[in-house]
Amino acid sequence: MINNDNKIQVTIIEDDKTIREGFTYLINASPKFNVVSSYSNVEEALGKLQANAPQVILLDIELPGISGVDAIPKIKSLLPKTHILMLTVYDNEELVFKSLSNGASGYLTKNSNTEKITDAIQEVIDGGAPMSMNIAKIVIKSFHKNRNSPLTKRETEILEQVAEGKSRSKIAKDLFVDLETVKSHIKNIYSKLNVHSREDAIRQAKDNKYI
Amino acid sequence: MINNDNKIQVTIIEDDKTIREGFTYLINASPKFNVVSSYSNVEEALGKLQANAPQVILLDIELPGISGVDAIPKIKSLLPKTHILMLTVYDNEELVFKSLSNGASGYLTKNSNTEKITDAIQEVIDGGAPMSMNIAKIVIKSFHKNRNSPLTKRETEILEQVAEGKSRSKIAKDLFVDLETVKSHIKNIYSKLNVHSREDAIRQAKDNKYI
DNA sequence: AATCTTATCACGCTATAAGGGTGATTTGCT
DNA sequence: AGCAAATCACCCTTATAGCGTGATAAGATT
Repeated sequence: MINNDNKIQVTIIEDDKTIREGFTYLINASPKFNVVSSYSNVEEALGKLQANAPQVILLDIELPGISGVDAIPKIKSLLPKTHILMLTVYDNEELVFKSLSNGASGYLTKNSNTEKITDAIQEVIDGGAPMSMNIAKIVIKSFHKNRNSPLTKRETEILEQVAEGKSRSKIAKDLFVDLETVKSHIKNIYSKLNVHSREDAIRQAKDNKYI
Repeated sequence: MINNDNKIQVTIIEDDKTIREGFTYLINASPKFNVVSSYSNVEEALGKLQANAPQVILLDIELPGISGVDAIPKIKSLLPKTHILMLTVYDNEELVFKSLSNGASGYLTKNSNTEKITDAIQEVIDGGAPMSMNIAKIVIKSFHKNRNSPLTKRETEILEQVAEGKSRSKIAKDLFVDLETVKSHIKNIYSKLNVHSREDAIRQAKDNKYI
């Protein structure tokens, strides 16, 4: 019997049998990794995961029943130290960000070759965050602000503070200007963004990445 | 004379002469890239950049005078299509996120070898977002929510809406509950977070990644 | 020189929103 | 049976939000 004790233990949760078995084969072919278990759905996995206690879980982002995205917090509460790598076919922005805020550590595309798969697993083990070029691009782009904002520097500054939940008078204090000045700026902001409330101003500004 | 016309044009802005010249040498050694210009400071670069119009700029994140971070929007307004790769020595979280929101496309550590440098340049040209393992980790971690939030699901939901600038009555409408219910939840949230205002609640929650 | 933009401040007005106190009910989970 | 979570009720006071209208000074732009 081969000794798997000092290998990195991996679990796969993926409903497509071909991919599940393909990945298992490719990963087991590496001397450093061992697939301890694989499941076709989250429900079954949750019941049995603690017995395996893998260091890394490859989790399909879209699964019937409990989705991969929703499975992340459930898995994390059972195995807090386990790294979760999402398996994706195409890049769905919304699912990517939901997975991230739920606690995923990285992404692996389903058409990856052996090297990419093992590299990614090794990278999460080393504390990294492996992802495809496309995912990295989406993530980085989410930080970029719009350089064509209609708002002036001061207006942007004030709207950012509005979005932090500050009252107009608190903003005035913090910026060392009069309350009337802040009111005036906010009036101009509303007019430029064509809105009539804090809520709408914040939404507009965030949607357009003005703030 | 060597024909550089169909090579990818690169500019370097970096105050350390050794690194500037080292990178220039390494990049020029590749048949695909050509360093058209290099500057030791942003001020000089801004005046001359448009004459070169490089596709990629390697920009030191920390520079005397105008910093690399602050240079990004200025460069982008001169050359909107140019990709900016930040040069870093160590990973300063704040500078990383500021660079990103200002429009940087990726990161390159100063101790990179030729392959990493040319790979990164090629990757931004291809629309990607190259970065070191550490930077990727920092970026991904910034999305992760705290799984030990003292707030219940409903409380988290409501606080998220408060952070969107919604009034209590708007939240009540959107959640199909009574205003009194929302007030009650917010009271509980304030009590759990030990705060007495929207502003403080939002700050607390964001700092601890409860929302 | 004339104009525009930006940031600043003033005053008046009305509705409501925010924060706090205290307490009750119901549902679901353990 | 007990507890946490979510719901709703009624009381209270002060501050806030949003709107209208207008002024002023400094800087940039044309």
